[in-house]
Amino acid sequence: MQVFWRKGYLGTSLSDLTDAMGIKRPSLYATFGNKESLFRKALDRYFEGPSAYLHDALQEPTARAVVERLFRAVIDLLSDPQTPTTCMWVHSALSCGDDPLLKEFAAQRAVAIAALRKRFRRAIAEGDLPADTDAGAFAHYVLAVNFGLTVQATTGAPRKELLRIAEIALRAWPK
Amino acid sequence: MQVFWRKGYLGTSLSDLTDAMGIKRPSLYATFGNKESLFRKALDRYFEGPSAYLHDALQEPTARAVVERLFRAVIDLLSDPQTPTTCMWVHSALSCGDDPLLKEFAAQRAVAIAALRKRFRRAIAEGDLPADTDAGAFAHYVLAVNFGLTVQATTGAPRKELLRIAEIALRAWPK
DNA sequence: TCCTTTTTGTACCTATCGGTATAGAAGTAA
DNA sequence: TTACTTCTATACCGATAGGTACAAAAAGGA
Repeated sequence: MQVFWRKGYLGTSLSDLTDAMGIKRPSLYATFGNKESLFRKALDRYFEGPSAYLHDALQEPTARAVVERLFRAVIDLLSDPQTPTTCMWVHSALSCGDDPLLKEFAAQRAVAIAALRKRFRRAIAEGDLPADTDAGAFAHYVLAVNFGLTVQATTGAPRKELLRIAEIALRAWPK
Repeated sequence: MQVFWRKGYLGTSLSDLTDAMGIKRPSLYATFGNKESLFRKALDRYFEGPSAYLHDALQEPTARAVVERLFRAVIDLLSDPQTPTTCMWVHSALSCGDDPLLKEFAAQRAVAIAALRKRFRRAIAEGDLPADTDAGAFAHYVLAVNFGLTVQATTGAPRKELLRIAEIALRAWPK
């Protein structure tokens, strides 16, 4: 996971992976199938570990708290010196070539959108967001800001700049 | 340019390039140097052509018009059926591996930020934006939305969704 | 026309890519 | 010990990566 995260899908070679794991190539194939299926397993771990902040943030009591925690969590992750300065999902989605992985990235994006939309609809029902809020569009916006922060960080933006971006992004709050 | 745009830097092979150009490999090397320097030239063309909308948008008379036109232009580009559904710069920046290109992407991002910041400072001086606006932070935000739209489009978001994202993003306008 | 310069195409280089056949090493059960 | 299974390591596969040497061909100048 660390290797794919740091180097992207195309940028990661079999030798990179076996070196990092300290195993030989046949062991890798016996255990994980091929590069593509190993990547899938690594991405699952990413979702359950470093990227679990999305699911966690949805548990917050208000929509505002959900989004604030989401932005803060992604910025914490992007500026963690222990991990690559990028999002493994974004990094991989843009470096997977013509692979069949492309369709899966689209599906995973749709899952994230659906989870956010559902949470915002609940907020509307609870009077937490205005009744005329477009939950789907706002979900897309929140995810887009998340992606924007990622590309900014990947190309060198420091933590302080990311925090200010998130602060401004919150001003687009439905009212 | 078309090939690098569609396939990213790592995803593009020498054969992809020579096939697309209808020339043989030695001609490519004689004319463009190596893959990396050809990519630089292609990226220059991208900035002067498809991506010139940034520079063009800065000419608008008000800050609001600048940003509205910027968002509209990037969405038009991303949803143009004649061209790849992504931004060549973002696509390449996230699929360039450990290449020395990485530093250049950071520098190019800084150039875009600086141009936007300068334009917003002018707007502040003209009373077009509130005096306490943080021009640098807002420039970062605008570029982040641009990036966010790009990743959304690359992973399958249709034009209509992009337009709604931009609409919401404009609500964060300084006031 | 002849010669020179430039361009082009064939063929090849080494390194590495993702992926695998196969045999030795190590552990288990009787 | 014996027989069997599981794991690991060496060595290799064809394909392709980025990059070049070199000769044929074409173009230009006198």
